[in-house]
Amino acid sequence: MAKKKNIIDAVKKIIVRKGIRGITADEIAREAKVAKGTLYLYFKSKEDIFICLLEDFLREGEVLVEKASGERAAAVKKLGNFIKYDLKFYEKNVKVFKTLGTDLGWVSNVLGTEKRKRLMERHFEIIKSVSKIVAAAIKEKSVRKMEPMEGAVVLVSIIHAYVGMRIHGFENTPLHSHAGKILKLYMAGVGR
Amino acid sequence: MAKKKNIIDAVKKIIVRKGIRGITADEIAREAKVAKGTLYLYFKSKEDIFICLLEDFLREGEVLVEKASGERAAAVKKLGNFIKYDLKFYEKNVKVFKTLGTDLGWVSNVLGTEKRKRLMERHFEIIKSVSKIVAAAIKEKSVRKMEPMEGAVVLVSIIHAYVGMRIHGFENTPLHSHAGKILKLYMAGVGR
Amino acid sequence: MAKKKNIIDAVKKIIVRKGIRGITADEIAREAKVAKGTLYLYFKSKEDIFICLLEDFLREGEVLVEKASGERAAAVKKLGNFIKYDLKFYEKNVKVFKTLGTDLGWVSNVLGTEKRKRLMERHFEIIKSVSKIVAAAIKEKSVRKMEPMEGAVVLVSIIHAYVGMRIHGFENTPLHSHAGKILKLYMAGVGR
Amino acid sequence: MAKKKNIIDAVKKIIVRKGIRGITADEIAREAKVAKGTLYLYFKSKEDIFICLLEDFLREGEVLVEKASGERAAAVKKLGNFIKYDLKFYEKNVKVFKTLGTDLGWVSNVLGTEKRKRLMERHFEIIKSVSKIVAAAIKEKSVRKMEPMEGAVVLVSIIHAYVGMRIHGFENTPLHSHAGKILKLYMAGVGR
DNA sequence: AATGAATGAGATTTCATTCAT
DNA sequence: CATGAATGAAATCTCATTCAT
Repeated sequence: MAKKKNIIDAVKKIIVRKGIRGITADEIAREAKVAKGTLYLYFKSKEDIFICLLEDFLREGEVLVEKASGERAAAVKKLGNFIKYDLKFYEKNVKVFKTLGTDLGWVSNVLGTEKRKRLMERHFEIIKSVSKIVAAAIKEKSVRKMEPMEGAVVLVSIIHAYVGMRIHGFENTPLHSHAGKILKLYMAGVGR
Repeated sequence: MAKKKNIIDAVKKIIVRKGIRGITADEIAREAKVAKGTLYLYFKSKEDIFICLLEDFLREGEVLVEKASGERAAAVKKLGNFIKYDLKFYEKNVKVFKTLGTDLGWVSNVLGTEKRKRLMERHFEIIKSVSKIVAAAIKEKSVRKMEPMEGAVVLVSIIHAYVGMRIHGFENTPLHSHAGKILKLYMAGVGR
Repeated sequence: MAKKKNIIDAVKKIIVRKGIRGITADEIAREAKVAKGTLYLYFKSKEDIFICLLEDFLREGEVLVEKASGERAAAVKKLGNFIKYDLKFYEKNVKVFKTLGTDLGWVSNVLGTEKRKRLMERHFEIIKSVSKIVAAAIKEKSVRKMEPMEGAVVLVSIIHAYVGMRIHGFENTPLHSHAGKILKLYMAGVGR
Repeated sequence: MAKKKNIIDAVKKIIVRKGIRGITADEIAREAKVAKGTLYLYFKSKEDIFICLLEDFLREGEVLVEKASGERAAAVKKLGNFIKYDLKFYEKNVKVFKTLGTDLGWVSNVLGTEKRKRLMERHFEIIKSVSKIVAAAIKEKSVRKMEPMEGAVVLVSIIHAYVGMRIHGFENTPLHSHAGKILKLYMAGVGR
């Protein structure tokens, strides 16, 4: 449904412009060029709009990790690709994440506790998928023995570190150009 | 002023109980056992209460990085200590961060854009302080040549990774018991 | 817009009943039989409602002085007619003015200083229009040489004197029956 | 009691500065350099302060009309003196009346209806006193036969007309310099 | 399906007044 | 007498949601 997308896009634009706080139904309707009542034809509530927006991002995340997992390659190569895909995803939405923050789990602070939990869990699922690649890498002996989930969380955090630098303007080069460096950092650390 | 602390503490308790969203002035007053009007005797607005709360955390962060910096030791040792202090800080407030998230910058999503900027900047200052230790480590040749800020952001992200695991219940051991592991991870990565 | 008028009328009724002080938004909404929120659909603020009410009166005043000015007659005749029209205006709204007072400028004491200034100025414009008729009367030699504005202010004050008497119950006859007397008083004073 | 006067004076200063609307107890206490609680040692309520302020003015008015009445002179002479005294009174307090308006009766719009009535009545008493002089003037045949109260109200209105011009800056000469003109206007009107 | 006027619960904030010190 | 921290009732205004058209 095109209208639904219009509305979500309108919210994104508003978020880019003024952050997520204090967005009103009026504002969304105006930006989406629909009547206020129309919002409620496509969404149960205003909160529901935010949830859909976040779920869209989560879906993209799921797709991207599946893509990396599904490839026929060494686990380390898969990790490298995941990094690249993830960075591309963030780069594409950099303006939104600039006001939203990178950690979809925490973003949901603006939501009620119940809804939030559901989003958080979905978010963990993605990390769990990453952990499976890590587990494979351990099996392949390219990564040392460790709790795979731990390895996944650390990897995602390092990626977020670079997204954060990009977002806050420490870095202006496109994010995915850092993919190789991130993988190396992850594998070998900062020591010499 | 004791009342001021009471109020901040009341807010923390409420955050632990139900997250930061939808906290009302009534609720804070009730929890702090003061009249609603009293809130406005000590704070300019409800938002101001949140800001003070976050600033308290930032202040703790500043202190802790200064402490690590100020020690007479090798830079790598200082980094290790910073990790330890930071983990202790998060451990102490683990319940609050459970609903608040670790990244104080983004938490401020609930605030107006202006105030938020100020908090974010203060947050960066802390990372900048960490970057100075990293720079020292580079000079001491224990860390390879790299942008020190980059090294600092990555370190902080890895710490957050562990805090996140603790918060979400993947891990139940006290956070600072991971300090050594984190330093090792940071220095040598996950590879074998 | 009918609702807007309803609201203004509701305020008038309340003013008649209990004066202008301490009128609440709740009260207006109840009297106008609309929801409280509806007030803010038609007016920016509660103060804005009062301003509109006063502006309505000012508009009536403007119309009435224009009417007198525009007539084809000797200036003194025009002054007589202005007196008559003005008295009719006050008579029509006598209940409201009973609690509001006659001097719209001062009524605005209940408003913020900025808005008040604008209303005052508009009020002066009306007197300025009267002064033009006085100037014409001076030219026609029916009024002796004097500052026309002075003549206008005095005339308006005398009119207010009679409105005041009517309002306070010294006088119960309809105001406009005094028109001739007022003109005579204005022209010839109280001496013999 | 000196404190009481301090407080009243503080209110006057505030009125001069920002009008009568929105004056808070805090503000009065600050301006009077006493604690907020002290206000309630000398006045029953905030409203009571305003009432005292207005009553002070009324008292001055009473005194001044008594003075004029009590003089040994022709009634017309007494009226002239009343005009002069009244103008001096307004001149002395011109800054306050600039924001308060001249008609003490209406000023009390900011007060509750009961208190207001009492002030209004006291205000009428003054006019009644003037009317006695007018009555005398009628007896002395210097004023034509008329309802003395009517004559008094008209006189007072004309005085107010000049005060108004002074207040609004049409006139900058001291008010009492107009006394003669006003008497003449009152006695002989504006006609030639 | 779409609209947008109307709603009213509920949130924030103010401020006159009290009272323990 | 004097203070000023604390109170809490009450006021303004917002905004998600509904529903008749």
